[in-house]
Amino acid sequence: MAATIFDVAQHAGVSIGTVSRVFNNRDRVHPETRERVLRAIRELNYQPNALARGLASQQTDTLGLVIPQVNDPFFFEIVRGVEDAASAAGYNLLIASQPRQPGEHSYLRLFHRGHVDAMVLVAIDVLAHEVQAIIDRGVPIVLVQQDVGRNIPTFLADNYYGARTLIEHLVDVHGYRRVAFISGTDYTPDSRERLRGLRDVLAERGLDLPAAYITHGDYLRGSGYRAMQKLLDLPDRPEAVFAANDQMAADAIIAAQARGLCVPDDIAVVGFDDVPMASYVNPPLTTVSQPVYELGWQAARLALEASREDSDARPLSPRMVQLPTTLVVRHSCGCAG
Amino acid sequence: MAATIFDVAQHAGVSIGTVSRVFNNRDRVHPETRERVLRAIRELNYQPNALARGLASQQTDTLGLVIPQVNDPFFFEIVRGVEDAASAAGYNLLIASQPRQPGEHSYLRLFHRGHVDAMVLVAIDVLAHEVQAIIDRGVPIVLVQQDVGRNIPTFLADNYYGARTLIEHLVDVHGYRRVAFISGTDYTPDSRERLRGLRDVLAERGLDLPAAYITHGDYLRGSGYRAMQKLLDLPDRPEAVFAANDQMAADAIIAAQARGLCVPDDIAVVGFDDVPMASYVNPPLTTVSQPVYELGWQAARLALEASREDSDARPLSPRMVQLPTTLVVRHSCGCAG
DNA sequence: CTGAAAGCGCTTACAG
DNA sequence: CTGAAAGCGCTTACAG
Repeated sequence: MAATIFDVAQHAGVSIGTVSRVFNNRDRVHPETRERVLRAIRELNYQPNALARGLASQQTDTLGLVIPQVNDPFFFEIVRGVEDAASAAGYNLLIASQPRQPGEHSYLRLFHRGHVDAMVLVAIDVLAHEVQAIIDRGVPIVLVQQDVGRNIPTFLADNYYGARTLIEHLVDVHGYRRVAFISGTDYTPDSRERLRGLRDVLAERGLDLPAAYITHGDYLRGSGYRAMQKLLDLPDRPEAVFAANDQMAADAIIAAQARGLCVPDDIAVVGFDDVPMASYVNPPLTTVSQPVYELGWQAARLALEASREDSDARPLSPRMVQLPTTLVVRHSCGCAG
Repeated sequence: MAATIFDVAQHAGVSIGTVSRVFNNRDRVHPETRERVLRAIRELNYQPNALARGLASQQTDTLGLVIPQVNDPFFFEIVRGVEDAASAAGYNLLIASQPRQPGEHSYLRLFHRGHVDAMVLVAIDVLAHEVQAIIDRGVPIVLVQQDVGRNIPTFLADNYYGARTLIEHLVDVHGYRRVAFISGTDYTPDSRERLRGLRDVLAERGLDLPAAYITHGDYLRGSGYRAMQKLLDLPDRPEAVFAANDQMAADAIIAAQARGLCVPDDIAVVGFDDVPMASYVNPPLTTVSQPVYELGWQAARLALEASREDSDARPLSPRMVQLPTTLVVRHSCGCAG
């Protein structure tokens, strides 16, 4: 159906080797021959078959990306960063999302098979040895927002620092002393790091963080509402609540308002992520902006770079990179509208 | 590095043909031989090379997806639908997003090259003849949210009906007579269809739609604010404003509030899409929910199905499918909180 | 500067 | 039931 390299060669009266050389701009080719080949390519609208090319050259010019199933605008930004880095380097992007069935890690096998030159795994609940198995096959892997604690390059937002800045604002600027926490999924390090930031800032100022002030959410819609209800039932109600992401913060605000409380006058609420929704919530959320696009971009760059090195002489890439976060002050913390 | 079919064959003491038969479950194979081969596959952790397989079988088990560059939660849902359909069918998903430079349609060429068995194009500003060129090479294409007016299968949300339901609610339930419009990108049919819905409902009731009531936005952040300002400057201010998507509706509300107006008491505002943000806006948005996930899912199914048919005897697939929308009534229309 | 040929790792008629 | 071999469409030493 589509023209092959043989058709072009015949049409131009040369061998397929010459066509390949012209197309890939390698070796010297007589200008006149080149012209003839280029014309044939144009006339037949020749596009080399990517599979044949990949098989012959042992390189696919494709980057693999695995993201969680969750529909989070957050991940979409990462995808954009990865996509931009890939296409800037002339690479394709093969995407898979984590299947719902845990354990059914077929998406990893999918990438075993010579389909990609490198991979980026975003916040995926992977097993370290599975990742290692792929690396051992010569496919470099870079992790984003998930550290499996092996010698695998990892890109993270600086959750600890971000949380610190946020809590320092609550405590030092607004003078709140009783600050509570709504956690995200507890198995991911980001939630733990954010809690650590809260804990340390309070401790440094001699403030207490009672166990009852630490409630558990899962980052998803609904969980912030329930957690907030528990906090509001407490005899010693907190003055401010730090939700581990914006979605839960938005739900927490609604829970407070449902009880007739005013945010931030009766109780302040802050979030994390600065998703698009954050500025439309009422009151607009004070939160922490993560370098999401940048995370994807840099991770992809490193993965691509690693795939281009000689597998023997691969230089040492950074084990972990933390990108800085930014405090975004709006009104839910108590700052003036 | 990774084991090939030759390694497995040697290890099991058979020919590569037999290994292939066992792996793909085709033809009869002696149970004992099969056992031996399976053991070898297990022991060597064999994964067939996808490129070689694709080249030999002329089928890649990969679906291509092209989406716009815009970061819209909307598109993410479509991607999820497509992804689910693909992985349910055992297909990979190759994603590209439209480059910023218009005209630089490299993403289409990317898919020419035998990398995918079928393609789904979402709301992409493609040229009909480019799409046709790919189809002519034997790669079926399905369009989502964009109708190029050729004989190419297209999936759309029923924008016209959705807008009608919304406007009927404004006019018949709330009794508004002066309803204005903030358009999306004018070159996409969805914005035009939504306007048509507005126009028809008003006309059927003998209500006027002055030219000044039709303002222009681009679906993106900021444009709703500016359009709303124009509407509020009008001597004969509208009682209700229909923004062609939720993002612009949210911005329109903020523009009204910045003038000291109360939404919906002084002026009602409604949107379209029902993005996650819609329920957190103040007041919560009355809007129209689109079957976004479903759109992606069904489009992918059709594309995959088409790729499996004999290219000669391909049966007639539907030219256009409109999926129904749902009215979501919240408070920005004037309904009670 | 260019051609002939091996090879990438599979699938699939074709024999037997 | 199984093996030998052609073929998928390229790249890339190797000669010349």
